Amino acid sequence: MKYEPKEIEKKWRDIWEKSGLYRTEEEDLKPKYYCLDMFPYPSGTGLHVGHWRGYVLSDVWSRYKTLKGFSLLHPMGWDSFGLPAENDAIKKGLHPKTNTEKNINNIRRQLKEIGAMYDWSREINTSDPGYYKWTQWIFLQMFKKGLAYRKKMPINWCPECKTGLANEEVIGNKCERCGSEIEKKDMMQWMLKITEYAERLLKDLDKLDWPEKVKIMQANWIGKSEGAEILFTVKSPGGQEHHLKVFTTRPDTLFGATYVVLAPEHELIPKITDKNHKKDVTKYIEMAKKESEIERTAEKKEKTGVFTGAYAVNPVNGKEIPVWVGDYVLASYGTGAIMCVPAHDERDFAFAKKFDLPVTEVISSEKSARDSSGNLSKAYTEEGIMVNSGKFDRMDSAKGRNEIVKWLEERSLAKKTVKYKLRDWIFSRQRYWGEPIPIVFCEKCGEVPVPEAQLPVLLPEVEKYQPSGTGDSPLANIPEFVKTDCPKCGGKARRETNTMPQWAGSSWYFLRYPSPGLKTAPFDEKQLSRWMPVDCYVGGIEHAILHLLYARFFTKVLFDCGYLSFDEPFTRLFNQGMVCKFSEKTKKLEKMSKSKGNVVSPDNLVNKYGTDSVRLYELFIGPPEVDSEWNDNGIEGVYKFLRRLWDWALSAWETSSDGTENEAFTRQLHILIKNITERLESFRFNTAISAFMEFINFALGKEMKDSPVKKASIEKTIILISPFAPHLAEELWKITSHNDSVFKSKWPSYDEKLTIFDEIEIPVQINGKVRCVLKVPESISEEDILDKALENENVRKFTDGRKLIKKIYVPKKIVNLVAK
RNA sequence: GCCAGAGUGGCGGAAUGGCAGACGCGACGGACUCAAAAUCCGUUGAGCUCCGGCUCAUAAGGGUUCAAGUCCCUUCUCUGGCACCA
Repeated sequence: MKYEPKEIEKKWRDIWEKSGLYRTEEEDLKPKYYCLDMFPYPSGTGLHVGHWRGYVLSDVWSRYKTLKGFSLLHPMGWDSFGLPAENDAIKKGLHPKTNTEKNINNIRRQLKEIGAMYDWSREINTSDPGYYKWTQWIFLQMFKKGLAYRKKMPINWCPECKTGLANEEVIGNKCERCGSEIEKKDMMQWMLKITEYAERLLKDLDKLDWPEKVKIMQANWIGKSEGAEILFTVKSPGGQEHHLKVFTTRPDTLFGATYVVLAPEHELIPKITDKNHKKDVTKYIEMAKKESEIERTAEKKEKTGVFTGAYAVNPVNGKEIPVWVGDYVLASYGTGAIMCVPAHDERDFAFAKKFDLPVTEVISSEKSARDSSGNLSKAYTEEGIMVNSGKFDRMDSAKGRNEIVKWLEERSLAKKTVKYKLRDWIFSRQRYWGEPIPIVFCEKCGEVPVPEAQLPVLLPEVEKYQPSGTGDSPLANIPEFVKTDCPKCGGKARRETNTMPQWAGSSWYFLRYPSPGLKTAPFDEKQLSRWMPVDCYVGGIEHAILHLLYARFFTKVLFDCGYLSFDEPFTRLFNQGMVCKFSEKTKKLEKMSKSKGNVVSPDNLVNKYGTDSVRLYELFIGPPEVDSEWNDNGIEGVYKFLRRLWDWALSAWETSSDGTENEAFTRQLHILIKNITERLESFRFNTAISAFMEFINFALGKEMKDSPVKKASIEKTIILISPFAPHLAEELWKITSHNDSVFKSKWPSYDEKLTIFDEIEIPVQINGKVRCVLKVPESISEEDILDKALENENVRKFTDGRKLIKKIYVPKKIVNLVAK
């Protein structure tokens, strides 16, 4: 019988679906395993071979875990709210709901082609009212805890998408989605206090089995820095004294502070600016406001600033130093004001050089870079010995750092402080296609949460949903939606018209799969405690910061509310590498994407070679965590392998015996079981397939000619290939007289003794170069093998007439003789 | 600039400090065929060879070691992240 993937694949997919083989077992004594794919947003373009990679990977892993005796939860759903879905709908002139449904049907069909074992009965959809009711519910819990609040904020405004974006959605001051340049716009925004969780989000990274790279990225994003707030005094023109707090991580350089710079937004500026400087300062502030962020932060931008005419007093030595305004100081970080130590900070150095401000060295080191006249040629920012620092002279800077703060703290002039770069999360969007924020504004009662019994606040079905562009959500134009009664006093009120960002629904969806249809609560606690946390989360590295940080934040909040018994959602994270291909458009190797014109559709390949071959090739292409270049040619190899495996299994079955088989074959089989098991466990899928190829090469090779093998051995082989090529394995399982599915069987075990050979080959080196290979019994003694090595003709060519200095035998590995 | 990660045949890629190049693609030679495709069998890092072997080779240079693709230092290149965060 010929291997006809097209026929058997379709057949088995239908059978699997009908029999409900991949339904998660509700009640089970087996250990649980929760394997989760990052759910896709239903784009209009469908899946390419790059998307397949992660799905194939998690499927192979899930099938393996099932065979290992785990009860498996492996669900799939749709992240269907948000900008991309809405933009796609606008482009096609369809309503987002209709368009989303269409896209979902298409992607579901494509996902099924992969032959993955999803439990489709648990499918969820973030834009379904039955789901977003609970997204709104979670928002209300945060509101009640004071974690959701409103604030007038200069937000990142994308003129193209006509919406505000979170900092995380801005890449190089451009919109992550459409690439247009971001403007600043002052608007009332809902914010989530993720900063309150900064320390826990940072600290708990330690407990996670995640790629180090992702942990580092999150840690950098949270950006913890320890330092001190130091109190300066500034005199206003009227003679009043004002306190000015600055934040620094280098209190040890305080004696070197020669000026102070305030962010243009700093509230003290109008109070302290001297008459003569008022005009310049006002002009500068206006300019700074107008300039877009990109101009302000452009690379290699010259420092700008202006003197206020005021002076601050350095608390440590009473020195009066000028107060400047400069836009290189950010209002949103620290205190919006800094003490400047040009000798030991690169930015301050550049500023001081430009405006000719004094440079005072207070950290001495041999490593300082100097020009010919002995002056610093650039800032020295590392540790050293303190100088020009009064009683702190000759102290180590690392120690002095603490000593100075201690000394100032005793005088209430400083405080040890920790700052984070992480900002609160801007949680509102001025768009239609998202979860309405469940708040009403009452003239009397102010912000009132919608009572839980009234959830969901339904997204009204409307004709016109395009963004208004004024900054208001399209919902603001729908009176039936806006006008409502205050839940508290019954008086006139209006609804919040902003919607939530796309990240909202995906921040908790993993909690919904264990009880996807539950009407009375977002999750069933019993089911949660059975399945959560997620044991293995598979997805792209592009979500390293945003999605994963938000999901962790939501989980911690719900934990604090007492709803969860765990405070980290994903125990293990696996990032599959991207699939790249040369792009004719950019003339570069790029990640597969429609815009780069370098996508490869799996359709033709599936048609020609079958799903199983494409699955294998996705894995064989390289290590799963590494990016790889797609090349259609390689698929021939895995296809040939599957066909050889098929042919071998069928013919071996025909001539099989119940009794004995070639011992060499038994050994190869046990080596195979060992290799596949170990390589699956360590996610080395590519070399697992290589090992299988070697096995089949052996099974079809000269040594095995006409030698019968045991039925049980063929069965084991079929089970071993089943996670990789499920359709082929299922068909072979059937042909070899099994009525139940191969996935109801058990992963084979191996005998360690059978993986070791009695005779082994030991290379013999002279001075590190191999001169011969000896075939010896595995248990040979050191003495015997060294004797044998020295007798060897080729070895003697190199040892005769020389003195043996050292003889090394690493048991079962190598002999090395050092001769002089 | 800072922080990660990577650099191995014509190509994708293998190698717990222990025979560098497994496995696959491609190429070449052969078998089968009227012929081609498919399939099967060989060869395939470079150079030399008295056909036994020998020399060189994992981005470049240095070091540790009996032994280095692997560990350490310096440099170069590429990819990703951050980027005036004091």
